[in-house]
Amino acid sequence: MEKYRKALKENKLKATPKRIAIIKFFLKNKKYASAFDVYCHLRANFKKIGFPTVYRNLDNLTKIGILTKFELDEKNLFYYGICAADKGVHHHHIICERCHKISDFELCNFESLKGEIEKETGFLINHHNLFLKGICKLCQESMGGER
Amino acid sequence: MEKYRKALKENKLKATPKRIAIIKFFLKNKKYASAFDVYCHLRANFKKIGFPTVYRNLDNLTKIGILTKFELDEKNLFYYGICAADKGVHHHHIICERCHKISDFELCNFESLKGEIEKETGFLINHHNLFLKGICKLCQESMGGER
DNA sequence: CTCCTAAATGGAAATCATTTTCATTTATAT
DNA sequence: ATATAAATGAAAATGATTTCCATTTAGGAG
Repeated sequence: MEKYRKALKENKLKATPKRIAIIKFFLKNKKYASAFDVYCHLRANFKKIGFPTVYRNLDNLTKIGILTKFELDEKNLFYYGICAADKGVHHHHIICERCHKISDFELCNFESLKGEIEKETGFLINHHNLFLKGICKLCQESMGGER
Repeated sequence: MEKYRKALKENKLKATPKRIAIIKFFLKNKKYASAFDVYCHLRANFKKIGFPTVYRNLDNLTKIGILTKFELDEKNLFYYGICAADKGVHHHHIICERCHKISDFELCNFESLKGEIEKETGFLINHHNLFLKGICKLCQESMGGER
């Protein structure tokens, strides 16, 4: 948690109770959640809580690299998850389609592909994003052989 | 164009003038566009045109693999682009950040990474998506050495 | 510890892309 | 030419997200 307080301070964001609660919420279950999910969680712990606060904070935390934001199913709904990787470290995310856990991994061989793709497409590549979906270890185990 | 008419028929979608116009619109400029962009284009060519028709058709065409849908800037706005690859062929997309051209490429070495990531994360990977942004050949040329 | 100020917050209303509903029109198989 | 399932448009609904603004609060300075 200290790590996050520090990150907030470095980015001139106050460590408000709600911000801390949001971070803890994600840290605790490691699952991705929608703004509405977060709102519901906070509503259970604070007398007052408004949607603007939820959205603003999710955005703030995403901007400073504590959370990651992504869109699923092309359903016009965004999800957020805790970003385990340290800020600035190149990494990608993988989500569990069953329990919605979100994990980071740094393994990425894109650089070795980059040149070839640039040759094939004629593009000069500036950014790449690899997004994975699968089944996490725990879910694999709990599912046993079935599926 | 015949190719697209055939694809429509195979998917039990009628070759309505507006559908054809949408496909032609994307084929012509090869750039990605929002539903609103498409709406504006159609409005210039048809007396009557409604948003529902635009959205429904963009979705239909995406479903049968003629278009590809994606989200940019996490701004809650979706874009569509023509998908050059044949349906079923594994491929990814790259967009030009300058002119918004969208291209396909089949080069993908993900399989060679898959095992390693599965070992590192414990996940069983079901889907992967590689999304690239860069500058296309024409824009590179038109920009000259600058930038 | 108290003050001060910029930052954060909540409620209400606004925004705005997208979707639903439903009556009318149209593409196309027969 | 016709029958019919599919497509369409207008209007209204939806629903996630954002704006506005008055009030509250975190946290550094003194």
